[in-house]
Amino acid sequence: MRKELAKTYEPREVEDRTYAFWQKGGYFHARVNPDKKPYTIVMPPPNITGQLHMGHALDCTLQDILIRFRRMQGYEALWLPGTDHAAIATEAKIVAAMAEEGLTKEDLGREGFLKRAWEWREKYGRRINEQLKKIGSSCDWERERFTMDQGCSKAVNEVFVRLYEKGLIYRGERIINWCPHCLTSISDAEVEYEEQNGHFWHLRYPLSDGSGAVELATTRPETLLGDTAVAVHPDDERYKALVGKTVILPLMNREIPIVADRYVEPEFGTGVVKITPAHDPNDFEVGLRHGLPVINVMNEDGTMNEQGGKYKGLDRYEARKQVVADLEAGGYLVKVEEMKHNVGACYRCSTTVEPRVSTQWFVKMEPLARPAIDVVKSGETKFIPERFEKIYYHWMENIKDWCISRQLWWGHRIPAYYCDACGEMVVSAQAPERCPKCGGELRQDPDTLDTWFSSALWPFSTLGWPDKTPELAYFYPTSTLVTGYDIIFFWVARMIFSGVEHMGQAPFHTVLMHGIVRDAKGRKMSKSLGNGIDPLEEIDKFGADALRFTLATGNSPGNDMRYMPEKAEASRNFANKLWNAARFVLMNLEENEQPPHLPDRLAMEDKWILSQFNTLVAEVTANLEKFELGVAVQKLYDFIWDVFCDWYIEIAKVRLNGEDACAARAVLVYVLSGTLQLLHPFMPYITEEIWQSLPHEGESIMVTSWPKAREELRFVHEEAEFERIMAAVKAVRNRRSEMNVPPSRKAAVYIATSYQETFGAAKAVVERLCSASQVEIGNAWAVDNAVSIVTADAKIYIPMGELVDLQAERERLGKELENAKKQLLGIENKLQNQNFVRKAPANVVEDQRQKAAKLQEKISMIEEGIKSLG
RNA sequence: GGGAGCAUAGCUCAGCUGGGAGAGCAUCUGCCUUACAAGCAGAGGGUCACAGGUUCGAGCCCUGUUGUUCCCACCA
Repeated sequence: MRKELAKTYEPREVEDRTYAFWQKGGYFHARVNPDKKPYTIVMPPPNITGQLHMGHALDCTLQDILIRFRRMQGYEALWLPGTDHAAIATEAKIVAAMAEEGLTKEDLGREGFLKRAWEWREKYGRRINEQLKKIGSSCDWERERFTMDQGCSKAVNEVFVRLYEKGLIYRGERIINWCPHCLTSISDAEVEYEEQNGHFWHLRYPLSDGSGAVELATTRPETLLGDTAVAVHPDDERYKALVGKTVILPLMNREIPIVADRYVEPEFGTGVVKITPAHDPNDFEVGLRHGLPVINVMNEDGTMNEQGGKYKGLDRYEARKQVVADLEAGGYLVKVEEMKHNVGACYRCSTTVEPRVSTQWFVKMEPLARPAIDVVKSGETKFIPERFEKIYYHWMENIKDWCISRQLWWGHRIPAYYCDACGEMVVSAQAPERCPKCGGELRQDPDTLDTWFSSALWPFSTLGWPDKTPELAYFYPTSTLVTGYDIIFFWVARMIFSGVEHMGQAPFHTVLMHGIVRDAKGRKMSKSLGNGIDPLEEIDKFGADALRFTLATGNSPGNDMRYMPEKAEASRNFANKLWNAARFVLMNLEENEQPPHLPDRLAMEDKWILSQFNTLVAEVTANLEKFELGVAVQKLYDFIWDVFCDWYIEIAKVRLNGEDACAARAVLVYVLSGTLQLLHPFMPYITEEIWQSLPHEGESIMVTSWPKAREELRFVHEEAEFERIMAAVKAVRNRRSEMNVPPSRKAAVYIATSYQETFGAAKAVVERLCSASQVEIGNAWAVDNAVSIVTADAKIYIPMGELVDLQAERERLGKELENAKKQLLGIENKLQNQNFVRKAPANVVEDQRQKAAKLQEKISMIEEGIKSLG
């Protein structure tokens, strides 16, 4: 028994119930099925730091559209969900939460801290899942994963050990980026550079032999405390004689050498550079080349240490002030310049990073990058849009080793074990009992891995790797990765080289990139600005379908978009429009209406809409296959609103009272059902709700098979014929509107046309759509006091009695005549152009000829009309 | 310093492989026409940033210019 639909669509009443229905039906679950082709998407795992934002909503919407589409197309569609432990971000949040209680990490100890972290994970992980469900995500919850679950952790250890044994992971003392706030190393990719106004302090370092001084400049004077040399360019004539001499380091009274190194740009500044190997990456390299000592003057938190002499204990910026003051007092400060320079900041907490020498673990990138470049070059993996491939290549080709160790507790602990007794180091997936060399106690490396180390394995660790599971064999490589361009380096690139290295195949065929969702003013949504819009609030206001529709519409791959509530409102209106169209169809169905079988005898307008729908099927399918989701959804919108509702339903109102109401009903249901199917990936809830109330076969719209374009439903002729009717109707409406004639005021319509059969067949339709009291069709009419309207196929008269202003009518027709002549002239010019006729494709030329003929006809009709006005 | 994107109606944006530009919102006019006023029927509004070029034909391809956003590099 079908139920009545409410007058307006109420998403809140439908959504949760429908989602539960789907889950109960098990439609989201994908299994290894040799009879079907797999289509796989692994969800970019949201961080468990908090809640989903608009960017996630976009990401999920796009993925769900693709998954639902492919599922209906007959693929075994797996959308694998999960969450990311987000090491540094989550740890920072937990530490902050603890601080509110007056607790520190040390108070709790490692174990106590991890206990809290897991509790956090439980709480927020669940919340994120709830949010994903609200959006309508049809992911396979039975396969949900977490980057730190047992399986993923096993994969992490396995990868670490394999890379280590291949020599692709090593431990060493290097200069790395250090965040003095998060108290951990971070990778190059995690540093964000920002231009800041700073100072350029020019200093004088006296020569030890008292023969003078060298002038140099620095933006970070406090690092002077760790200087171990001064460098000049070897070919710099100004300083050649000084190389090999020494200078006295101001404030520290340390004698340091002047070295020659090609790193120095003679043109920049004074051509002399202070060298601080412990606190600058370039200086570190210089130091290596010249065997300079490395003096670390800072603590982990950015305060000066005992090497900093009297500045010990001062924060780096406080120390800077003091150092400058002391330099000035000592006569070492020559001048201070204003300078703009780029300062690196931690991408999580925005604290200015400090380059710092320390012992860390690294992945040797060059051997991994090369094959990862190849899989994109060969087309095994494609980026959409393509331009992101260039960005990818550039990064991969200039890649430096990846610092993967973090001085954090929340994350995968590095599987390296040290023997304090003999100094042995063991790297092993399973913790060894004792030192294999001396039998001594082993101590595991206290550090954890970069959070991206585990996410890099996501496409295969989630499918069971390193075990050879049937899932892995069936679903890997995955089909499409949907993600934002902002994490190409962090994630996409790393997944690619990991997949190639460990699986021998790139992890996905296609990378569909989307942009950032910005606010109405085009600003990035952020906490600090307070301009974030919560997708759940929008769902509450407009419904999940409306939100999804908004995010899918007008969004093209790789481009940012703005979110405006007005857009969601328009989407909500669209949902309601569809809802009401369905109500109309339903109220006209028979009690026991069966799923439609299109009758053999179809009216012109039936064939017209069926043919239009057929084209829609073909185009939407093609667009979805080409990842043109925004284009596809726009076409659906246009068809439903402008074609189905505005025309066919209006036509049906006439037909449903007639003898062939049965055919009209069949067409209504056929087209509506099919359209619902096409729209389902975009608006899953409302389409399901309506589909259930229509005559249907099957349990759920989401497991019906995707409509196919059918050759027998292509009616090119009828489409063209009905276009004539539409043009006439539009012209009449236009005229009536111009004259402010309300629909309630009916008037007769006389149509003179050579397409009498066509117009005759649509007589009742024309009558209704034109608010006509009667419609007469013939070869020619002589109607007094009538407004005349000319289309390409017909000349129409509407007797309007007193409403007709002859003078105005003449003027209007004159204008129209002029217009038509102008158009005709343009086309004729073109047709007289021999180059055009010769070189343009035949169909284009023919098209123009036909247009010219039509215009010719129209012109003579208008002229006739003017004549008849006297 | 290198690279990329964007520049289309008042606003926000579509426009697929080149054949005389579209949508939503906003504005204006007239309508409660029994699916829908979250609606219906109409209207106005665009030298598609600028200058060249290729082509029979350019919003679309090429070159340059301007504006704007972003990414990478990081000469202290």
